[in-house]
Amino acid sequence: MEMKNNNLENNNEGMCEIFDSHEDVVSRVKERIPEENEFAELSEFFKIFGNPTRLKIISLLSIEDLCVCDICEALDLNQTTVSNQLRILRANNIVKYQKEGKMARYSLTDLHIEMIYKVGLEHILE
Amino acid sequence: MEMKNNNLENNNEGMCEIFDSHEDVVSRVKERIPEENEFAELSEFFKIFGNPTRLKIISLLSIEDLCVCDICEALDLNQTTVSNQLRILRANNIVKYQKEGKMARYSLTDLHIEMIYKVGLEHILE
DNA sequence: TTGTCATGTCATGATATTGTGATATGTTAT
DNA sequence: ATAACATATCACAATATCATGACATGACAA
Repeated sequence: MEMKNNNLENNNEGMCEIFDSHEDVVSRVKERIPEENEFAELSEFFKIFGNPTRLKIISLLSIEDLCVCDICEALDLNQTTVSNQLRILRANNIVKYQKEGKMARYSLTDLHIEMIYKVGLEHILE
Repeated sequence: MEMKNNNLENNNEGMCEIFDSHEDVVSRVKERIPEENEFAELSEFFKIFGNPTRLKIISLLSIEDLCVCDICEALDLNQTTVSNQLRILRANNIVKYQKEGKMARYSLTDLHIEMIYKVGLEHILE
């Protein structure tokens, strides 16, 4: 089956000697990581950045606030696609909007979003 | 290709008056966003952060370098799962590793990774 | 009211991703 | 060589995600 950690005590001298003993390392790092549900929430958040259409929208909105029709035009995408992605972005607290007559003017929620986008871009460009 | 803004010219006075005319806004932002292939690459990169298992691994490695078996144990995951996710993380330049005997010691590629992880965590916790 | 425009929601088929069992590779000790 | 161990790869079923067509809503003008 899989490796049962209870018998690690017998043979840990032979394993990963570059580190401390397994139990030490494992228990040390385990108590320093976030809770299960925070990882779930965080992965949902990052998932949003994992789609080129949404990234393009984020990129546009990092330049200036825009209404839906301008986003469609700038990206050459149909309205349904943009509207759906905006709904996802809204639901995940990545963009906010302001109704102005029949228009909706979208903008990024806060600077975290722009920061993450820009650090990511920097990373892939180096 | 060049947008069908031809019929926008007729009626743009009624639209988005809060902004400049549509053509102006659209052409202005269009020339300031990255190329198509960069969005593709960037979304692939961010996709990696969109999975709780991979985030947990990133979280662990932001504390200290670890071998595969310690990651399995700390996260209570089977070895195949961890190994698969490490392969994806490697392929996307998010972790690197060093073979030491039969062990593989993994670490984060650079500070961008830690930065993105931490800004994201900050964002969801506020 | 009727029509038109800007936007939002729902349903769906195509495609991608996930975790995992089975299996393979490579290392070290005996 | 054989065994035990650490890690990697392959294949696949379950699940999730994507773009889009069809339809709904809500604003404004005639």
